[in-house]
Amino acid sequence: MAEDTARTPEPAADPENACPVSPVVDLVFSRWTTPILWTLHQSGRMRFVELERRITTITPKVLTQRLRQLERDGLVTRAYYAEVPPRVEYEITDLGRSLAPLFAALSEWTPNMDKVEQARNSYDAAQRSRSRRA
Amino acid sequence: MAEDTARTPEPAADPENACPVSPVVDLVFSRWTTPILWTLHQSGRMRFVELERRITTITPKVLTQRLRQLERDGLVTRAYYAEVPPRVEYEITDLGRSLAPLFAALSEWTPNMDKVEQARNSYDAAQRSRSRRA
DNA sequence: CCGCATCCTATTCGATACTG
DNA sequence: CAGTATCGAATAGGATGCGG
Repeated sequence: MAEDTARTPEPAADPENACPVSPVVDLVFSRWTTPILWTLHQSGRMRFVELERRITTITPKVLTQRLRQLERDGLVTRAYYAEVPPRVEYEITDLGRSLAPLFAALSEWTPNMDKVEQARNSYDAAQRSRSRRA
Repeated sequence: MAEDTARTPEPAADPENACPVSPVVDLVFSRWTTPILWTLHQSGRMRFVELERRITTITPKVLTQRLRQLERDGLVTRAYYAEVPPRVEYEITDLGRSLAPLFAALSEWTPNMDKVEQARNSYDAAQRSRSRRA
């Protein structure tokens, strides 16, 4: 049996009690899924190597894992062509495309990262001066 | 020194090349941050124990870690009152509140979890029949 | 080309016990 | 009450090598 299945982590329905959107978060924002969905959403149908090239730092193993998971969750489809050499193409599904408003909201918030950066600098500066006093 | 700092993981700016929203994802959707922000957003200013009670399965250690991180990122504020017993209150900032549209988009997508559930069942069923054939 | 298997490491998380 | 310190367990992720 494989080391990892295609299953999403399933945090035992834990944080759900305080936060009804946690299942969606686990689905869409577990590690690497966002870049994958984003790329397939922007650039359309694409083969394995192409995805690998675009998401430069991902390893093939992890890319396979995430793609299987996304396939199981119905967010992408996998098409296998038994040619030589073999070809596999991935494409985002309608369900995956329905995440577009979510991604748009995400995009619209990115300018605020500047403020986050400022907040971090302030916080770190305050921490440093506190260390000196201690 | 503490085991963990308040810093966000910083995935070496990795998936960013293929996906400009990755920094925001790391900020808002790292583990436990969504339930915390959600709770503070819904129910307002709140003390430590109260948060602990609402997010039932989180441990105080991890809750502290995440709150420090969110404070550093400028998404929540921490107010300490040197009384006996001591009191600490956390509150979401304006920057944190500006995430509201994002959370709304998330909420609106939750009905689609049914389709995800169906997709998983189909996938698992197909897997099982494939196993039998092998 | 695609991707699975195996081994191994690093990070993270939880459990527990203890302070101001 | 609001944390911190320390330890141990689980898990994700990387490296490498092989197979269809």
